[in-house]
Amino acid sequence: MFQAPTGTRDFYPAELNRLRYVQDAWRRTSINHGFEEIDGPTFEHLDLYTVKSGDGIVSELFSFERFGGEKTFALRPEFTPTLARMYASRAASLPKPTKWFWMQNCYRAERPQRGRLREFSQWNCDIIGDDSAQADAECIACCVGALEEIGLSPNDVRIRVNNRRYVQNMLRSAGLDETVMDRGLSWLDTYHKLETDAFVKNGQAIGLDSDQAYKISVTLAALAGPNSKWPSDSMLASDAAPGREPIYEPLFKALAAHGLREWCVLDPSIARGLAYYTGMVFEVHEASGAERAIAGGGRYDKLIEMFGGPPTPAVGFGMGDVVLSLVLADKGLMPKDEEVAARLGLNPDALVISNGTPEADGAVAGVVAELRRAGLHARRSYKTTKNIGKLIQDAAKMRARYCVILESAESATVKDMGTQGQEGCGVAELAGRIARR
RNA sequence: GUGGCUGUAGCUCAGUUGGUUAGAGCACGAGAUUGUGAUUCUCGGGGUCGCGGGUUCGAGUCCCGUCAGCCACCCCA
Repeated sequence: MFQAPTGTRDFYPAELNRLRYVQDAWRRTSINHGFEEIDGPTFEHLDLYTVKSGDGIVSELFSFERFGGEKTFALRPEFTPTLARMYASRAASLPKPTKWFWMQNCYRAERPQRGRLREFSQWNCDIIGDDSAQADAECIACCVGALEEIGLSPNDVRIRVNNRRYVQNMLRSAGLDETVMDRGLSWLDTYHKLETDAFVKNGQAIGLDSDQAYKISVTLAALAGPNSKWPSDSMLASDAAPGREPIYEPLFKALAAHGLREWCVLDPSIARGLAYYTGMVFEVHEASGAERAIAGGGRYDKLIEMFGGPPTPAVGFGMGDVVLSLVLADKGLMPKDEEVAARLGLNPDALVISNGTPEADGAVAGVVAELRRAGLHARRSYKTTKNIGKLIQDAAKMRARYCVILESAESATVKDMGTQGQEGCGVAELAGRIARR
């Protein structure tokens, strides 16, 4: 027997329905928030990915050459480079802001773990051409909208928000050299997984003196991780004080305006690993810290330019299906298989069964065909039993709206599976009787 | 890529110090009660015990390798 390749999944009907359930929430939310769906190729030139992330990325990509060809390609590990490429090539004719969403599979050649596979479904939303804090908040609002749509509450998940410019200022005033700013951000990002001593020691390794590194760890201890919360009024007031660039104040004001106050906290240790984020950054985590990050994103104002477009501000986020599904399962929020199918509109309008007489048996196929021609989802039973009770049980299990019991070639009993009421009906009137009103 | 733990039916798991033809529940299918959704009973299909070697008269059980899953590192676009 062949096995599926490492880190990939087989989707049997129940599993695929669960994926669709998640994707439906993503799509509905995107559309309600005014985003338009786009897509690009599954694979790109390898260079598209190395431009942004350097050659180090190659070992984490599935790359290949066409037999006898010269170009090297790679399966997309993410969508942002494609998006930047697509935007850059039509930038002049696109509206500002442009709001795009995308929902397809990505491929990464990493070692799989819980919450991390080599092929997964990802959802991206991006607002391009708007550098305001309102756009930042609108982006987070869409992300939260999907979480809420799928049944998660502020008790279940936390949106950890930060701004790179703020912590860059903090690092600068602590004496960090501008040339190692990237390493400084990475250092902050490791705060939550290190003991204080190790954290301070690593801070010294990038050139901070131990007092300054320790001071930063004290600041983070008060504000980050489990202690992170919505910023106090006094903190926002001092952030917006005259003579300095306000960073947190406009962001949190915009988040509040979008009704996100109970979802979001300020966590200065969130820096994100990617080099290209320039301002607001955020991550979504399960509230108690279980599982990996559910989603992450931020502002990337230089990226479009890097891909050959005009200087264009942008903000966006990505969410994968893997961790989200684990969190839903952990919390008992993934409905049962039948319920998922029903919510996807996959339950039949009618199950047609026979009363067991040869005449009715012979009429089943024709009745099913007639109902389908009328645009209804009609099924027949494939069971051989003539036990009506068992067949009705079958109808209940597939959540059919009606069970049609053929009594003869012309007449039927129609049972409403919801109300349990039933009545006689001519075969010719069945489609009209069952049609959704 | 490095290290650790685990692999028995579709799922959850039994399987004695190595000993005949590897079991149960659920799920799936058929039948019984001659027509109404959670009942009961009977029967059935399904496993090269992840795969390959080795030790042994004999391996699901012990040893080695390999593959896969999980966990930590790495990375997290």
